[in-house]
Amino acid sequence: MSSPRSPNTRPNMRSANPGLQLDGQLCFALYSTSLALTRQYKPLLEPLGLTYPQYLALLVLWERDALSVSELGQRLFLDSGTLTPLLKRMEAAGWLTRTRAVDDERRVIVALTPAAQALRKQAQTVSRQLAKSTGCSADELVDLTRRVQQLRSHLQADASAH
Amino acid sequence: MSSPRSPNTRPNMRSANPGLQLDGQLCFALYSTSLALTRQYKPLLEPLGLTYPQYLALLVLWERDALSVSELGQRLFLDSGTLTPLLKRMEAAGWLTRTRAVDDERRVIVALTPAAQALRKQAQTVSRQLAKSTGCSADELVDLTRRVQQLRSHLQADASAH
DNA sequence: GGCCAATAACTTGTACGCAATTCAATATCT
DNA sequence: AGATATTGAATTGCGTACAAGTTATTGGCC
Repeated sequence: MSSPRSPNTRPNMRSANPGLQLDGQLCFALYSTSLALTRQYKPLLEPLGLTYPQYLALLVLWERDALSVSELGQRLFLDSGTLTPLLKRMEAAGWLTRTRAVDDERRVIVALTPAAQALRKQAQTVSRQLAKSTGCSADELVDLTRRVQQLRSHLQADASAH
Repeated sequence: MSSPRSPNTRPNMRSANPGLQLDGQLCFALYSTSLALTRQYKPLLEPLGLTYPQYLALLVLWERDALSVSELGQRLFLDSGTLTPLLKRMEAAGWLTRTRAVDDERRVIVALTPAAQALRKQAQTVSRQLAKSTGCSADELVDLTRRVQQLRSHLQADASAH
């Protein structure tokens, strides 16, 4: 038998743990739900040969093609250390091209191939299937999205304020 | 100059993209906010020598010590493929011990060391600092947490239903 | 007891995230 | 122009996530 050392500390005894419980739950809820979403996307994206972060990059580029790595990074909140290998894999898979900008050779312009453009319609199916999995109404989705975005803004403002 | 291929497709032209916009935003909002939270935790946890997932494991074990790897995984929604190397690093750092259960030698029991027990108070400070960074009231935190948890439940139910 | 399916953890390989460093190209200053 | 600082990507190293496969232990079955 494995006897717990603290038998009186149960998961729902909130008052015993001021602080450790509450924020842990919000941060953990976001963390675990984000992972659960990625898992949900996986079987839908696998037939297309895409990972979820790669799909996010496509979402951005479908809206505005021919972005530099840093511009893409600003929209995805990711840096070049993450994006460079991801984009190289997508280039190898034939989804996009990476070419140095002629006016500034430091910048690398990422542009979609016709194959990636053609993928756009199938992605809408993925989108709809996932919306169903959430079990939320459209209004709930909008409201929840707005709140989470606001939280992200707060965190970034707080982070940039040192 | 890098001329966009689709100049009419702007980020806020929602009607042009039914579906691709809306759910992409909820999933992406959760994804990017979760990463932003991890970034926020990093400078607070670094002095303690912990990563965010390691901190999550401690949160669970502070509530109920001496869990098996799979029990810990059930609470964190992570599998042994993720946890085993994480726990080995935490063992090497002196936060916990990993011992085979005497009644069932397949199970590995994870138990905190006195050092990890002593860390509990400092973690409350981390907790409070992070709650401030969110810029949310206590009520907002509770409400948002509940909604995100509910979303996670829906996703898991949907996933287990094939 | 001996066979066999199930279970728990570990291992392997791939793909992120991200800090820190490096490198090339551009901008700035004098 | 020439030295210096800045910028944009790429690289390196570490720590997750996770699927797929392996190993060791257990529980059932005969």
